[in-house]
This record gives sequence, C-alpha cells and structure tokens, in this order.
Amino acid sequence: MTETIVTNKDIYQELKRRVLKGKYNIKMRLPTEEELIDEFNASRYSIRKAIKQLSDEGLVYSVKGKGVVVLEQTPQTNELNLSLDQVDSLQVLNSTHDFDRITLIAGFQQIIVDEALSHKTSFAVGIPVYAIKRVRRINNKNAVLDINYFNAQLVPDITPEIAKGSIYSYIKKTLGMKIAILKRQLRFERAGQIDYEHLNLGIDNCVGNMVSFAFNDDGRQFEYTESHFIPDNFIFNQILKF
Amino acid sequence: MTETIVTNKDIYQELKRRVLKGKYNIKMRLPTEEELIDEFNASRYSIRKAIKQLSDEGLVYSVKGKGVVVLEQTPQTNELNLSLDQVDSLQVLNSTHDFDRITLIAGFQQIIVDEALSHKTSFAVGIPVYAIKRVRRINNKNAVLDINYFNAQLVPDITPEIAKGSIYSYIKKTLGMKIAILKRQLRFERAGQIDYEHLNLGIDNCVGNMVSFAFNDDGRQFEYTESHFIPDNFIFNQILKF
DNA sequence: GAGTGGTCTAGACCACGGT
DNA sequence: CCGTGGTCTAGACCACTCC
Repeated sequence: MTETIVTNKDIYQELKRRVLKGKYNIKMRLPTEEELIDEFNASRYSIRKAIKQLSDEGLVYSVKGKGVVVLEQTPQTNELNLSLDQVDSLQVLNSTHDFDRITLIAGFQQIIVDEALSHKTSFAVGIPVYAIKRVRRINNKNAVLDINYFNAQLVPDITPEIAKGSIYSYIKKTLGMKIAILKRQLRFERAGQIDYEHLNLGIDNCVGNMVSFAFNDDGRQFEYTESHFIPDNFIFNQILKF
Repeated sequence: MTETIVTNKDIYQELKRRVLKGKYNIKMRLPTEEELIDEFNASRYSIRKAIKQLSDEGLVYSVKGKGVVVLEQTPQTNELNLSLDQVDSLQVLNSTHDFDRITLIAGFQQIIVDEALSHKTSFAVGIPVYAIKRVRRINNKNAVLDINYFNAQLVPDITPEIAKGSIYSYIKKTLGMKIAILKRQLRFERAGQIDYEHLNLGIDNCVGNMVSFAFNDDGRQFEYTESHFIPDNFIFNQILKF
C-alpha cells in the first residue's frame, strides 16, 4: 500500500479535516470503527480515542448500534468578542490574542489570611498571601479587573514587575511548578465600589465575575482569583453531552 | 477472599467515597493502579476509567511517573443559589431542584425563519419554527426569561399546554427523540426591552444570557434557546485540566 | 534504575439500532 | 437477525518522576 505515513496523533486531525471540509457531511455517518482501523492501520483504541476528541469538540456524536453521526455546524462566534474556552485562563488569553491591551497594577501587597478572606478564598487562616489587583485595558477600555490571591508559601517572591507581566509564566518557568487543575465559577452580580473605581462600566451596574481556584500537581491550592469584567465583551463556550 | 461483590461500576463510587471521607486525603496519593487492580480484581482499563471520572470531577489529578494526587477540597457553593452544572439544562433543573417555581407562557406562535432569525439561530431560512417565550418565576421573582425556537419539522405539534410543562419531556417521551448534544454560550449583556418587560430586574440593567443550540442523535439542530436571567442568582461551574 | 501513569495493540463479549 | 458502538481483559512498551 502506498499509504502516507500516519502517526496515531494525526488520525484525529485527519478526521477533523474531513468533517470540516464536508467529506463526511451531515446526514452521513463516519465510516465504522472497523473501516477506520483498516484505513489508518491502527488499533481500535486509537481510532476510538480520535473520535472521542471530535466528540468532545461537538463535531460528531456516537450512537450505540448506529454509528458516529456528524453534527450540523454552528457558526463560529469569534466575531469581535473575546472567547474564553476550555484551555484559556485570562493570563493565557492575553498572550494568545492580539488585542491592544495593557495591564495596570492597581494594588500589590502581602497580607495574612483572616477569617473572612479564608471563607471566600478557602485558604487556611493565618497563611501569607499576595493580594494583587490588576486592570486589563483592552482596546482602550478598562475591561477586566483581576483580583488575585496567591499562597505566598507556594508562590514566593512575586514582585510588581512579575505581576505586570505574566504570573503564570513566572510560576511555570521560574518556579517550575506544574499547574494541574482549575475550578471555576461563573456568576454575574451587581457591581461593587471597586468595580466602579477601576472599570469603564458606563451606565452598566453589573459585572461578570469569574472565580477561579487553581491547584498544583501536589494537590495544593495556590491561587484564588476573581476576574470582574464589563458586559457585552466576553463569551464562554461549553459543550454538554447526554 | 471474603471480598464484597464489587461491580466495575462501583469502583468509581467506592474510590470517591474514600476520597471524600478522607481515607485518601491531601498529601497522600491514591494506591497505584497495580494495587487497585488487585484490590478490586478488575482490569487496568476499569481502574483507569474510574480514576478518570474522579479526575473529571476535580477530586484527583493524575501525574505521570508520580501517581494520582488528591486535591484540596473546595467548599460546596450550593448555598441559596441555583447551580447549573454539567448535565442540567434549565428544563432539567426545574424538575431536579425543589424551588418554589412557576412557568408563565409569555408568547407562543409558529413562524417562518427569515434572514435575521436565521443568522441568530442558525436555522435555515424558510423553515417553520415554534417561537415560545416563557417566564420562570422562582421564589416569587421573575428570574428567568426563556426564548425558545424549535424546528417544527423535527419537533412537531407543540402546544401551549406542553410548553407550560416540560418540552424536553415531550421531546423525549412522546416523540421518542434522542437529545445528543448541547452547545452553549454564556454571555452577559445590557438588558433589552423584552427583559424589562418580563423580568424583575429592579435597578439592575444587565442580564445573563445563556444561548443553547441543541442537536438530536441524527446530528440535526432542533432547538435554539436564549435564557435571560437576573443577576446574583445563578452560578455556573466548570473544571479545566492542564 | 525502579516505579509510576500514558499509550497502544489484540481480542472478547455485551447492548442497542435497524431490518 | 446482523452490524454498530460500549465495555472489559491481558499484555506490551514508552515517558516521566524520584531516589
């Protein structure tokens, strides 16, 4: 067989290409696992893994006894809005999108966690944390207010200079810490004093609030962050399978 | 061995119980896959599947070469807020939570998709859809405004009576249609005329907007829905793994 | 180097869909 | 009934962590 060399990693990419180009289009199904095993000369495990990736992205859906159906396409909604999807935290987003943006330090101090802060952040009472406020100025608007708390024992020696850049880059590259998991809550709330101070809310009186708890690969929570953002600029995507 | 009978399904449940009860606590790791294979008398596949479930819930995190670490617990935030997580659509939520709630029909008609509606809903121009507006009154407040569009070819014969109850129940039980996947966008926006008309916004001038595209197991989009909700009452949870 | 989870293969049986 | 994807087993090798 004059088969092009296909690593197992590429199976997913090739299948995705075919779906997007309409080679497998709506009302059709993907070839059966059996057929794909033959075509790519791979094991069932590898084929199923590739299909699962497509499924996680919402491109296809597997039905037992039936096959893998291609879903109708929904329009990409990346128009002029920022899109925060799966892998992006706000810090990552800053480096991957080429928006005109500036980070302003609005507060920087080291404090000890008291009862109230512990309840909010779920850090233990008494530990030292860096409390940092930063304003993200995007396209000439103060669009996001980040309020970070970093466990100073796990993330030591943060400086305003580091905060002005990427703290995550500092954590990963300089400290060599591995970020494992991020638990997020998305709410939206009445704007508070601090929001009116730092954000260009205009007549709006509510903010989005993305609360993040970040854990390293030892299972320790090293960060609590609230990101307050102004209306009409952000979209969060999610895919639910049944 | 006087081993209690453990089906493969229960491995996950048992491991979860141990993590939550602190039998495997922070700073410890889970037993190795090898050990769990022996204990549960199951294959590696089954053990790994169970651990993956725990990992997807944010309870543990697997590190290559190291083991499976237990994550510090974060507080449950189900206080007085509704929590819309993975499996819940608004309709499901209504039946699973015992809030004092009423559904009011604010609009019900069958229309033909025009250019503008097509752009918004991604339904094809010219097809008939049911356009339904419903107000969810929760704890004596008009908290959610649902604006549904159902493809009338795929979801025929909806009546106001059905809309007053659960359309999803009608789709699943009466029509026998399988709901496959739901793509969601979460935004928050300046409140519009329609929101002031139907929601108890008070002085708030913004709404959360959860946009949903639902697909059946033939890959066809049968629904487009916008759920507008008032501030300070809803939380969305998400877990991101790196 | 020893031990861990990540990837991959080969093969079996089950559960569901459609004919 | 046949064909499909879902689950499960057994075994191999690789990549990473840590001593």
